[in-house]
Amino acid sequence: MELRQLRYFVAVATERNFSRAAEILHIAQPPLSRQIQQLEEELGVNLIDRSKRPLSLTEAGRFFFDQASQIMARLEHIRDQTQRIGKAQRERFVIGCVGSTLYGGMPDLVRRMRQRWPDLDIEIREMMSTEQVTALKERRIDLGFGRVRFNDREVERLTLREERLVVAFPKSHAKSTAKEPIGLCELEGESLIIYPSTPRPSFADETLNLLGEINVNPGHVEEVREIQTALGMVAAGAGLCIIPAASQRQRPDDVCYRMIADERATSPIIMSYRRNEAGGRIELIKQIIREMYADNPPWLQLSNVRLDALES
Amino acid sequence: MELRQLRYFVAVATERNFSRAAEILHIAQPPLSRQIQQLEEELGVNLIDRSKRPLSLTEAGRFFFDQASQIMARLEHIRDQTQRIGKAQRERFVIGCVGSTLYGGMPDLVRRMRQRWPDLDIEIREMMSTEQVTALKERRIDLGFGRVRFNDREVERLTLREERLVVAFPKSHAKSTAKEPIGLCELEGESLIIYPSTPRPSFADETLNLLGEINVNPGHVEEVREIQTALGMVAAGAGLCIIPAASQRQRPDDVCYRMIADERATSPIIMSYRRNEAGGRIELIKQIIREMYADNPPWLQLSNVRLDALES
DNA sequence: GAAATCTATACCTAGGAGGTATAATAGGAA
DNA sequence: TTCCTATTATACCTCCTAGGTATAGATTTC
Repeated sequence: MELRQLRYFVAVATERNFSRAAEILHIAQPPLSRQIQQLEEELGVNLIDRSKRPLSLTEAGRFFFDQASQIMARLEHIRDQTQRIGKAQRERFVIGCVGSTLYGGMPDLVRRMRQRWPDLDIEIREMMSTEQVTALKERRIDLGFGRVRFNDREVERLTLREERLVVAFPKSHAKSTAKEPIGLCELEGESLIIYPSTPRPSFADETLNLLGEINVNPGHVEEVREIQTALGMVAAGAGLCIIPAASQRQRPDDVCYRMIADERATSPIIMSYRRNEAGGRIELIKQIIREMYADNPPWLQLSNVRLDALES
Repeated sequence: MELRQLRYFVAVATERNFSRAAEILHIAQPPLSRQIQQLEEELGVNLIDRSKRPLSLTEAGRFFFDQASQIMARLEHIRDQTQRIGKAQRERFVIGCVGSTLYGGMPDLVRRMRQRWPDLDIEIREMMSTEQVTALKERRIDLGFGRVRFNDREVERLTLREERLVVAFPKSHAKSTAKEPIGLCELEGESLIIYPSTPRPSFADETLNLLGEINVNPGHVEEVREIQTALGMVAAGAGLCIIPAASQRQRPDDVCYRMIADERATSPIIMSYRRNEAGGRIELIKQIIREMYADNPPWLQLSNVRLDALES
């Protein structure tokens, strides 16, 4: 698959006419036909229905067209951005984090970092905990905030706090109205929705481990890709879902939340970074986080803080 | 820019060594060097700092590496998906919608559509109102739900309802505690945050028009890309923001909402589709929407319904 | 400072992208 | 149907350029 083929296919799909597309691309029509043929051959799928005029796209072609257009627009953007960064020569600092931290301390941390280092371009990129390890090693990010423990020689990790977990109930559920914390054993036999489905290991596995350790068997278990989908399914009555406490700010209208009684039912917030990193900005960031925790912000309410980890 | 160059650059960036990368790519080292040089030349930016070993990436290179890796992974995914769709030969129906409709009737509509047409693959794609027009014409989507009125010969549009607007206040704001609706004139001189910044025209312009028509001048006006950012800035005390009523389910903890008193302060929900579309699924979808509105669901509470539009 | 390791330059070869001419096919008019 | 037009596919040729080899130049290490 070559970019040229994407470019050509988008032109043909837009024009629904090989000859006109060839004109626009400033090439002759036969090479254009051949490139499209090669693309279809490589994919093993017909993208264009040539049996009648004007041409139409097959379902696969329609999908490919949509995606190819997006890719091309994105590449255009990447080129511009790269040039801009190359010219500006400003230092960049990229933070990778799981979505739930955006409901916690992330926004404030970034705000404080921007204040401290006005000349630093700080970027946030949402990614799963496991992705953060490779992203750190490949230097795509400089700092990660995740929820899954892992070990890697090149990456140092630090548990900042343990966040309490809550159960999400559909409004219609019998147990949804009670206000007091719920025992994990009450989940026996309930349909459960877990996330994310990929990549493993993930928070989905932590959820299953949590129940497995105390021998509670949920009924039907369904895996979905992300928390939004999971809560949507809870709202639709498809089952219950266990999430970190801070995430219960989502969908307050159609989902009820109850804290889990067991104090050990927690999920950690883990900060990770490259070992032996030059520059030493990491130590200063730890200092900033210590200050933040000392202010006792609202998102910290439902956590067992482990500030000791920062005292190194 | 060619895909080959991205592939090569990712290999070099990962290995931090041209010779080893060349081995992995099964090519000789000199052609690899040349391809990277050409890439850098086209971008007009140095991506790799060659002045010392082991090689390191420049800031621009680091950014490009990150993006290029993502593009390649995405292309892989697109190839698989295209093949899967090509083999399955199932019909697809793609809906484009602005984010706020996901807090309204969209989820239920899709649920009902899946029920009605079990063999149809229904997909949802978030996109701005203006993007929907070109996406419809290029057949990337089959149905759009947006908020901005536009005219296009090939696209038919239908206003489903007019949703009331609310003002988002930071918790600290003097006017945030009152429960009764607020008059638009009270916004005189207040800092305002509007969204989305691109593409124009958008809800951001509607907001400004609304105030302009009654001669109310906000103080400082800031444009941000999306509603999440806008509400984040409201929470941080940077100003007020006008949003559709259904979106006030977001961030209930750190943002206060007050309905706007003026009954004409509304934003429409507009359904759009290709004129003269064969298949006639659109008429059946209108029927489904009529049924949904008849059930008077919670997200409909704050709207002036215009069911008459559906009676055609 | 010499050896080792690695990248850049010079030059050559061949695979394939693009061009031209033309055959095959679809769609419309009589 | 049959002819005519518009459009795409096939055959074949040319030439650009990606990739190969040899080697010079640069950087690191001992």
